[in-house]
Amino acid sequence: MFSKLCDTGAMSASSLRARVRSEMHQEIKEVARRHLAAEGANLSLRAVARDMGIVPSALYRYFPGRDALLTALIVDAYEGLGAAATDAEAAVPREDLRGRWFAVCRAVRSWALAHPAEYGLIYGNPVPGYVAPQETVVPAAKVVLLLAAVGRDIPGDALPAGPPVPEPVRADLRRLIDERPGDLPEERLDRVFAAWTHLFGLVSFEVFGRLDTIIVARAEYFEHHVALLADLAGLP
Amino acid sequence: MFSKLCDTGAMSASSLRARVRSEMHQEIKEVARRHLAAEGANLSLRAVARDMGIVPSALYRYFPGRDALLTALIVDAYEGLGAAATDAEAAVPREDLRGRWFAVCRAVRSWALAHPAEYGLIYGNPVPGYVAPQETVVPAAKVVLLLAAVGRDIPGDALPAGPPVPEPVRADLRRLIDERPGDLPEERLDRVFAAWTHLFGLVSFEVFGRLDTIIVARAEYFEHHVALLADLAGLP
DNA sequence: GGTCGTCAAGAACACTGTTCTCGTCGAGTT
DNA sequence: AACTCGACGAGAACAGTGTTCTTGACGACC
Repeated sequence: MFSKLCDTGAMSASSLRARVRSEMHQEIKEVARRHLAAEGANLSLRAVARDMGIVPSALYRYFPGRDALLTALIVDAYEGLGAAATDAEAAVPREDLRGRWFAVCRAVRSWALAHPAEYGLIYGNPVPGYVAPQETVVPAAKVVLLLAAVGRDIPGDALPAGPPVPEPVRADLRRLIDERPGDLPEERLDRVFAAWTHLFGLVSFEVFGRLDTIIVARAEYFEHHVALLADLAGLP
Repeated sequence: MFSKLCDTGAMSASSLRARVRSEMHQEIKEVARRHLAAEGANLSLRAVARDMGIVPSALYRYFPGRDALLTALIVDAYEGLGAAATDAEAAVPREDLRGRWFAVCRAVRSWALAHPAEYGLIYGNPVPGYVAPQETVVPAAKVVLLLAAVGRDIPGDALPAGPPVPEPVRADLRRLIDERPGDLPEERLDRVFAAWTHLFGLVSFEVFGRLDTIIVARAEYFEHHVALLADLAGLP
């Protein structure tokens, strides 16, 4: 029988089992995260098992294989980044549009700098045979949705001048707008996408060390370019 | 004695040896590139050796180890990308600034889409223990230097309005301008950097599959955003 | 109390990067 | 022309990896 379905009589014992199992899951991921931060993307199951004082094959009771563990870490990373951005944005008064915009961008940068290995896992090289499972697409879209939400709250249709959006791109944007309940104009969504791309370009360059020898005032550099993007997206 | 120092008498034989050795180098890298494209970042020396019909230890006659082979591939990738951008830009009349700008950006995208694994090698996750050797910094800077060269050729100091560049960032930009002979204004170099960041954000998103389900008109999307950036950088 | 599922251990397999030794063969020197 | 020395490739070996299978043991349920 499935222990999840057992009734309330022996529920406490069964849920204790489930709880210790869940804690084991968490501990494995925790140790794996430490190894990821120390060693980079090539995570060793045996090393994780060694750190936990168990034998490698014991890990297979909790994860079907290395890829599954990596997937779990990837999902956690997306959710961590999404949560950081969501919390930061939620702490700003709704009418302070520029404040919300900056809060999202700063949260992404801070989280990425605090968790470089996990950031690399989700925004770096896609791993070889790995295909993103369905459960990653929702958390992965969180940041751009937050930016789009700020863009939607901007009153009016005013935007800084720029080249017209070509029709095929317009069609893509229209489709995306129709899929979601939001109703922001296509031109503004286009600018939000530009900001989204630029934001992660900025963060990736910094996290991956590409600014190391050319920009030392990284925080100011980031703030300034986020301001540039906010203007481009039509924020007041 | 060092065969490189032998005089012209036996030079032909010696250079023949050197030539076959260099060809071996090239062939190893070629096979490794194929494996990289097929398998992703985890390159197997033994698989490369198997494909070449030699024993794994024989590879160590040509490369001190796996990291050295990877480094060689990275250097080649930087140089390939840089050469593609340079050639494309050189084919445009000097006075067609916008044409040169677009040529660089399109070349980067084309090269990246044609060599996704190598692009991932240089613009994705930095590999774990690997530190970029000195020989990579010059080819790595090629693209941004090309963009800066176009920016320098723009007559006048006119730029679309935007937030002021903060002083610490200004200092970084001033230092970079002083190091190189170019003399473009700091504000413009700042916009060039914005375009550089956005360009690679755009290309990385596309190559790494992040646009897969949201934008189908990728070429038009790219062109449009490059135009947006060209405007922002002050191109006429 | 008996039965069954879960857990950890251990051994095993195939694979990896790397090092070492050992013949072989060709070019340079005397 | 004989000798020497270097480069070359093969092969074995070592340590490490992901993964699978089997074997006991222990706790929860009928």
